[in-house]
Amino acid sequence: MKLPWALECQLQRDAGLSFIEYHALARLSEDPAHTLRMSELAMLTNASLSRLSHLVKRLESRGLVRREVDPEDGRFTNAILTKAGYKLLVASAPGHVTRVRSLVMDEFSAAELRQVRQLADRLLTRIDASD
Amino acid sequence: MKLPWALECQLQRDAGLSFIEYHALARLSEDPAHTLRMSELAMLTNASLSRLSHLVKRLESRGLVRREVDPEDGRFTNAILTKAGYKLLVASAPGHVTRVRSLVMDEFSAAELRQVRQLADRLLTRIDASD
DNA sequence: GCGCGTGACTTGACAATTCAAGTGAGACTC
DNA sequence: GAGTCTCACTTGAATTGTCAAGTCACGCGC
Repeated sequence: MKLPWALECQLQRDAGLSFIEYHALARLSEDPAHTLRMSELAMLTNASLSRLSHLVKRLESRGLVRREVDPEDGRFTNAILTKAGYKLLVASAPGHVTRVRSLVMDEFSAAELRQVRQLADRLLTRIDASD
Repeated sequence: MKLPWALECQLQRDAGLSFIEYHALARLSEDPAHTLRMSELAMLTNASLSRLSHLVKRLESRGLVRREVDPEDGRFTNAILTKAGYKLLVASAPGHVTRVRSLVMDEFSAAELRQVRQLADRLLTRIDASD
């Protein structure tokens, strides 16, 4: 409960972004076209479609993202990272990464990190299987 | 991110309580007098005082908790678990415990659980130290 | 015993989230 | 080709959380 909160604080203070906003931008930036379907982005950020819709609307009003109906199939909506959104992400990523390092990576050895990851993966698998 | 959410769902569905509401009731029930200061309860539930104040007001309006000014010192407010609150907690605890077991405890061996705990403690210590 | 500061809440306005309906595009059926 | 289904969102209202003031009780110095 405390780790996400600690990261929230850092991001809010230094970049004016919430954790989920940051990750939405980050996920978009990882796509070659800086573009993802709303539903896919919702999956990737663990958000409901409704939550993402509101969130993207806010990001859009701040000029960080824009939306376009998929020209191939009018049922889909694409969220697209704008230049400004990309710039903000690039500007705020180092601070965020530093914070993650200092809170998590630096505490554990490489072997311990592998352990953490393995344990967490098992937990995640179990949770996902339990719906 | 997913574990708290999975627990939320179970509690909301089976007991009509959010995770934090459940834990507030649980913490109160652990005290011999079923009573805690607002500030102490806020600490124990990792909530801000403001959040707890709103939350307890809602619980109070549902008759699960009541508030009394500390007779010893008028600056403190005590939150007190009511009979109804205790009954609800007792009724919903087994389902919650079962869920926690099936998602977490059952996945890991005793030795692994000790490891998880040790790793998590180190993480928590580091986070708490970083304010 | 009168101000003054501090600490423990409480409150109200605002922002974010959820929930339940609504919309609208394509697929499928006949 | 008209009707129906499903899926991918979108929207609006109600709930919940946060932030910035406010309130109110006690302790302390003078």
